[in-house]
Amino acid sequence: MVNALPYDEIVNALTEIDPTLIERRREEKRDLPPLPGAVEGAVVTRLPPEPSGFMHIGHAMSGLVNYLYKERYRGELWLRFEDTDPRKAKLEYYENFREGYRWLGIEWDREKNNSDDMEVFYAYCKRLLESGEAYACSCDQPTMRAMRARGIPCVHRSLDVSLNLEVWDGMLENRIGEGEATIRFKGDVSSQNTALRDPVLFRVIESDHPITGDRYRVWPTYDFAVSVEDGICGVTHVLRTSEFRLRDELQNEIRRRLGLRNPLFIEYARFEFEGVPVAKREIRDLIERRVISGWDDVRLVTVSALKRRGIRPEAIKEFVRRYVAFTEAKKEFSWDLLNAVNRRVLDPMTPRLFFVPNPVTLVIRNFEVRGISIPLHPMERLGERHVQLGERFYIPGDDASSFEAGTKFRLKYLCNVIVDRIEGPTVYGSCVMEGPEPGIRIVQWVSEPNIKVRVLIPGPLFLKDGTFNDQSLRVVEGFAEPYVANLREHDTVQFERFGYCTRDSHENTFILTHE
RNA sequence: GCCUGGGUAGUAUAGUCCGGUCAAGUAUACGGGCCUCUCGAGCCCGUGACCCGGGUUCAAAUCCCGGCCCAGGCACCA
Repeated sequence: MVNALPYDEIVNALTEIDPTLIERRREEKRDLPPLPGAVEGAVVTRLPPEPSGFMHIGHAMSGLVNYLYKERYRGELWLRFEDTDPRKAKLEYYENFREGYRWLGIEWDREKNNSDDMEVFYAYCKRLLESGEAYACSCDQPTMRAMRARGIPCVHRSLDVSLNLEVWDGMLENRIGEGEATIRFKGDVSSQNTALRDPVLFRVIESDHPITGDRYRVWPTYDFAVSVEDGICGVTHVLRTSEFRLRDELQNEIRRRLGLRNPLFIEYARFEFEGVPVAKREIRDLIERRVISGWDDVRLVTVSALKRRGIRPEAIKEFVRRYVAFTEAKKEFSWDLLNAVNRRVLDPMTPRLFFVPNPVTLVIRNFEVRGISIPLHPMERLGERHVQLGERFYIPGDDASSFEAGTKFRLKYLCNVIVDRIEGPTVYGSCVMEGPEPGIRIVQWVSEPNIKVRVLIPGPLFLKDGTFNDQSLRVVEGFAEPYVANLREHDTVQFERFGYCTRDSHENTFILTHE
């Protein structure tokens, strides 16, 4: 009774009874915590994707975090492609990220590629070489690795500046080939932090780059490129996952020597989802073994897969606000959380339609109505659809299996039906033109004409114990009302008593978004 | 193996810096109820957690020590 009152009245009534109750009940509006050291109008964040694979939900969430903060503090956001490994960067991935960010509603203010700034990197490198803070090294890879592991310097470390510059020029002028020399940072060879043990800053890679082609062969490594770029872009806050933790010190030191300003780092554990691999390598392997269909397989959490599945960008944004925290504890989100947020987004804007899974034929003896109009949504004004009624009806097999002669049930919005008899797979009944009775089972139905559709039901690819889930993609077939022909790819509807479903690229295929 | 970080209900978290107001809050999930011509939404009620062991203290989720477990790093990848 009380619940039937408008919300305001409930609040008023409760306030009279006990004002503290309201305070306790009020839902905490969770949002991202304030950014340390943030100054209104002076926050600069960045999106630093490596264009070497498809964008997934981890990129999406990290991207949203950077975007949301720049919005909150009215700052600036960079989109900067970290493309300094020409062997890994591929043109198609640049656009895949741009598209993904756009789809999420992320607006960036400036864009560049690290590969645009090669001359800048070279200039900064020369400065380090001249001041003796970097040196040319011709150790082969295994040797360097072993010495770094043991924390001992190599002979090249103490060579003359002029010699270093000579090698550097040799690298730039193609006289030194791949693997023959590198430029190393003069750090601290015996530091506990292995990143500081004279890491490589530049190496020769004889491979074309998707953007610069064969113009450059001396490429900066990640640490150098990112340090310089974050410095010259004026980045104030670096929000990234914690695999970079041990590099903070190195990157700050590089910038310090170059006279560039250091940002503040906020690092957090990767965003993972239960039962779904995120590692490119693992996904590629599943694709090659034909376990999944591709990068947009609906069981995956790539942005294209989420889109296919019917996860709305607004939902991902809200999800980030509500559930992301910058803890370094391992996190593995459950689909329940994302689904719940997505459902709230979908609910008011999603048409309700009838889909009958595993249909059973229903023949009604005394039925004469030839058509009916049904609202597309129970509360919202989404309009209505007209449904033609033919000779036969179809109802879900699950419902029919519990019927027997004499059972009374209701065809939603239409009429009540009393089962006369069941013959094999067909139910025969008589209709009673009356309204719904309390407690009666209400069943969705489809008549003729109708459209045969199949619904893919994605589940976790891997079970808790790590084994492959052979039920990870189930298929349900049935009949849907003709209205589904109006739907386009990525349109989501709610099939009543079944779940929210999103139309896939093929017109008769839907994907179960969630219940 | 060596270095870093972590461990609050099934999940994600608040609280931990500055010990008491925390017999631990929120969301989701789950159970029950109300409402509804959906098994959806909404509303109400309920179940459910401070990794373990010591110590300090009048008092510890919060501080100290030890253990266990988890994640990340240890590339001429990012």
